Amino acid sequence: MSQDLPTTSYALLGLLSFGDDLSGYELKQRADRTLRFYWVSPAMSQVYTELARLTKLGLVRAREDTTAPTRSTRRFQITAAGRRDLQRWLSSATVEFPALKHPIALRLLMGHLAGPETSVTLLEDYLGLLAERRAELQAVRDSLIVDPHSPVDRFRYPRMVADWGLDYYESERAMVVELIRRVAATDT
Amino acid sequence: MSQDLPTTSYALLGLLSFGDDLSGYELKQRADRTLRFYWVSPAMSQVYTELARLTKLGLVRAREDTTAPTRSTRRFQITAAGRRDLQRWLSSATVEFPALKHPIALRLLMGHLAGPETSVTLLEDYLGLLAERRAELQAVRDSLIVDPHSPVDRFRYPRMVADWGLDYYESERAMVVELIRRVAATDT
DNA sequence: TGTAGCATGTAAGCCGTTACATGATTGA
DNA sequence: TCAATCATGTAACGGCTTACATGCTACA
Repeated sequence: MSQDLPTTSYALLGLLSFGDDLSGYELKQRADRTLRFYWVSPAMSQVYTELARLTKLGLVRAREDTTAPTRSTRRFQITAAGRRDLQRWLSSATVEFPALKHPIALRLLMGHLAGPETSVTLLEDYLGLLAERRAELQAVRDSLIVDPHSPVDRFRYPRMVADWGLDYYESERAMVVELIRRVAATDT
Repeated sequence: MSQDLPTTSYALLGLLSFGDDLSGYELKQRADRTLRFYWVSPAMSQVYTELARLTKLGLVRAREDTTAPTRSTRRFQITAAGRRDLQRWLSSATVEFPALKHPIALRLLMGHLAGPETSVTLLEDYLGLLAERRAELQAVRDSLIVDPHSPVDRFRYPRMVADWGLDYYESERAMVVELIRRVAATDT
C-alpha cells in the first residue's frame, strides 16, 4: 500500500532482493559495500528506522532469531509485496539526473582566492583520496564473482555498476592530472 | 566570527567573490548557472536565508537600492571579512570525497528485477538527459570568455571547473553506451 | 578483564526543501 | 490587461545525521 517512499527505502529494499535475509547490522554492512559508491550509506539508526517502516508496510518480514536470550537478532527478508513494489518503482519512477556534491570542484572554482599553489595541493590531495576509493571499490568488484550455487548469475548487475564506478574514478584521475597541469601553468 | 558554516554558505559567498554585487534573485541565477553542476542549486528561499545569515555575520553587506518605493532590490557584496573567511575556509577545511547520488546506477543494480529490456531503456533515457545537460554546461562554458575589462582573468578557474564537468559528461556517455551493450548481451 | 565487534533502538537537531504570501515592473 | 519575470521573505516539514542509551559475544 506504499505510495511513494524516499529513494533510500527502495535502495535498502533492493539490497534485500538478492535472496538472502539480513539483520539490520548486516544490511548496513552491505550498504557500505555497495550503495556507498553511488548513493549514500545510511546511518545505522536510519537502517533500523527504515526496516521498521518497511515492516509496517508489509514489504519486508522479520524472522525473530529466538536463540539469543535478551536482545535477539532480527533477520529481515523481502516479501512478495515488497518485490512487487520494487518492480513497480523500477519501471514507473521518472529518472532523475544524478546529483553530485563535489567539494573539490567547488574549491577549485574559487582558485582566484586560494592561489595556484593551494589549488594544486587540493587537487593532489584529491588524487590520493581517489586512489584509496578506487582500491576499495576494486576490492568489492573482485568479490562479486559468479555465484556457483545460483542458477542465474545474481551479481551480474552489481558487477556492471561496480565497473561503472571504477571507470568513473579512472576518468576523474586522468582529468585531475590534466587540471593540475593547467593550474600549475598559471603565471604568478 | 563565523566558526563553521554549512558548505552551501561558503559556496554562495564564493559566488559573490568575483567582484560584482548581486541581489538574492541574481545570486540564485548565478548558482543555477554554475553551482548546479557540481554542488546544489539552493532554493530561492534558502538563498535569502543564507544572505541574512551572512549579513548578520558581517561577511556580506547589503547596499539598499532606494530608487524603488516599496520592495526595494537589495544588492549584496562580499566584505573584507567575508573574503578573509573564505580564504581561511579554502585552506583549512579538510577535503571530503565527492558525494554522488546516482539514481540510474541504483536502478541498474536491481536489473535482475527489472529485466534487460527495462534496464536498456533506463540507460537510453539517461543518455538523453546526459546530452541535454552537456549542452547546458557547454553553453555556460562558452559564456566564460576572457574578460577584457579585468586585469586578471576572473573566469580562469570557473572555466577549468566547467571543462571538468564536460569531461565527466563525456566519460559517462561513453560508459553508458558500453553498459547498454553489456546489458543487451544478456540471454533471456 | 577489557575491548572490539555484533546488535538494536530513541531523541535532538541540521540542512535543505516545498508551500505559501506578497508585491513591482515590463512587454505582448 | 494580463502574464511573465523580477524580487523578498515566512512556515512547515522531510530526510537524514549525530549523540545518546543499552547489552551480548568472542577473543586476546
